[in-house]
Amino acid sequence: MKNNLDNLRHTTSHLLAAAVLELYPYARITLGPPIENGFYYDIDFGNDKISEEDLPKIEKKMRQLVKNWTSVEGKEISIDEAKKLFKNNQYKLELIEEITKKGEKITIYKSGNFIDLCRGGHIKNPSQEIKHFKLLSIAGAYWRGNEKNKMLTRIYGTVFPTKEELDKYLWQLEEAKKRDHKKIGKELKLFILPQDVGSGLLIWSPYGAIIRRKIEELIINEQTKRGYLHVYTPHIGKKTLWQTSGHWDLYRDKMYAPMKIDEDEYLVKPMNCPFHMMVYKSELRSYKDLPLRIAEIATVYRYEKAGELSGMLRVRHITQDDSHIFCREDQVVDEFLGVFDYMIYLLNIFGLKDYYFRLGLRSPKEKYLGNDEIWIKAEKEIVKAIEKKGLNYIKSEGDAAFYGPKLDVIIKDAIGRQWQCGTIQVDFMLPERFGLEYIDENGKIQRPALIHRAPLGSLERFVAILIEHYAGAFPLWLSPVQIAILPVSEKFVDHANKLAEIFQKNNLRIENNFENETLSKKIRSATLKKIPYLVIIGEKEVNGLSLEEYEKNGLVAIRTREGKDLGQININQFILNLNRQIETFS
RNA sequence: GCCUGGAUAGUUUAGUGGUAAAACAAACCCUUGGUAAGGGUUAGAGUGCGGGUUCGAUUCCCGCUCCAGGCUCCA
Repeated sequence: MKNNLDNLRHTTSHLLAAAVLELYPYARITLGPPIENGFYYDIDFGNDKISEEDLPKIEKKMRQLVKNWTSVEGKEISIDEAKKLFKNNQYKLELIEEITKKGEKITIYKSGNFIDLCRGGHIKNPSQEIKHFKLLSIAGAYWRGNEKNKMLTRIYGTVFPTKEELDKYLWQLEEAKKRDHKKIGKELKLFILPQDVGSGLLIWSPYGAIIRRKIEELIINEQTKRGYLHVYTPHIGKKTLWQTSGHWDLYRDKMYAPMKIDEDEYLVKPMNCPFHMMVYKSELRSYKDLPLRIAEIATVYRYEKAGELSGMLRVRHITQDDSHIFCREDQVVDEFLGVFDYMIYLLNIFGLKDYYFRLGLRSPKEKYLGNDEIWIKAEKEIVKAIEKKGLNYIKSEGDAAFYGPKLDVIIKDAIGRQWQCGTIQVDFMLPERFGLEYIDENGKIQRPALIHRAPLGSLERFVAILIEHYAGAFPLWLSPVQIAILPVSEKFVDHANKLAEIFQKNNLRIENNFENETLSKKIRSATLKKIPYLVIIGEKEVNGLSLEEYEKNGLVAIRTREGKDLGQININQFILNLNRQIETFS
């Protein structure tokens, strides 16, 4: 089934290329594969500029051409024939060279008057099958994805067997845009990215800051239960720290330029590791101290490429839920699994389901640091743990860091883009570079192993994912405002104020809406702000009670942001219910 | 960084080579209303920044800044 869809998309990409060649005879077509939600074709238009305004024209040509595409015929040809056929297209010639080198056969596929170098995988009768397609967007793409190569024009499109499926997909795209964290972030006043501050630098607005603080509290509480020790470290430090760690040599182009202070060069910290190494080194460590788990919610600064910045998902300051676990080699596996369990625990709290793990394994060819036995055991135990929980994962051979295996969590955003969030990395290198030691039970000096881990990754990215995941309707414990108090008329303002006082005494976050507006309007406004509970107070609730009497035994009428009328309930009972809900993160 | 597109009141948008229009939000007034928009009044931008063309530019041109999507899916 999936193959049929891929074939349909693949053939449609040929049709796109054919239409482009009709309209722009001098264009050079390159590659056009099917992809997850459609297809694309990369084309060199020479000096012609193509924009989205040209898409309808190309689409129209495609509809014309497809009428004569009654078949897709493939055949094998010789290298010489191929070179002759594509003599004007240096990209195809390059591909022919590559195919020849690999010793594979060269095949071409023909429909109507269009012939393309192609490995195959097509539908039988395009004129019948290609009906419901749409060109979606234009983008730049480097030839072979390498920025040293020429920038080609990529045209994205999609195609489905039926109109219903196409319409549904386009509708989903529209729906996804409504969940965009940039849009919701602005509407709900969660964060800002002021131009005056600088590219990729965001400010958490008061409401966004509440969400972040609640997550930070969760992290600190949970980590404390799990034996982590929390520290605070500076935002800048001597450059030599990162020279020692090796980061300077590898990632200096991602670091903010050094600044000279007195006689030394300092960096804005791009990672916390060296500071936590200092904590370890500040005392003589015994095997009894291990594992030592040093943790910090800390912001690091990285100079990401300007074109890659994207709202809150990719910024230039990253607040990590970071920790470095120093342990004996024989504790590595248990510690790794402990972190893994904690990571799953957190993801479950947020109800995230659409994620998978990417396990970076060693490739047999490369050389790695550390003890082989530990490596292999760690890899095996992790796979066992993931499979036991029935979670999705991919093994990615050769993707291990040279200093140890790693496990990343990949989560999708509203429009299906994948983002790396949490990570666990085993490291046999830094302890050596920083000369970390401990005294074992025999009084001998030993080197500890190290695990770097950030279960959520960065709070900026994670909260962006959450905004899209909840579409702004955060669960009660995270909601910036938990209760909107809506008096039916100004006559009930005193009682509404009393209510506000009661809720605040109980640590509930409220908004007291005394606007001179109708109740309906206030309900609408609170609902749009995605406030979980709307508390309505009027004659029926006040019922002639004095403020004191009302506090003791009053009623409130509750409506949810989903529009459900929950009727009247005693104030104290309501607070009890809310607290129960908050405790269970629901 | 590179490709394409974009930047107009707090927000979302309209618009024109002759010094900007609307909705929502805001403030005030009337209304005192029971589960998704009651009515009215007022204020609010000189059109991202810099330069050029022009009698005149928000509109055309150039540069810059910032934003969005893309630059991994292999003939």
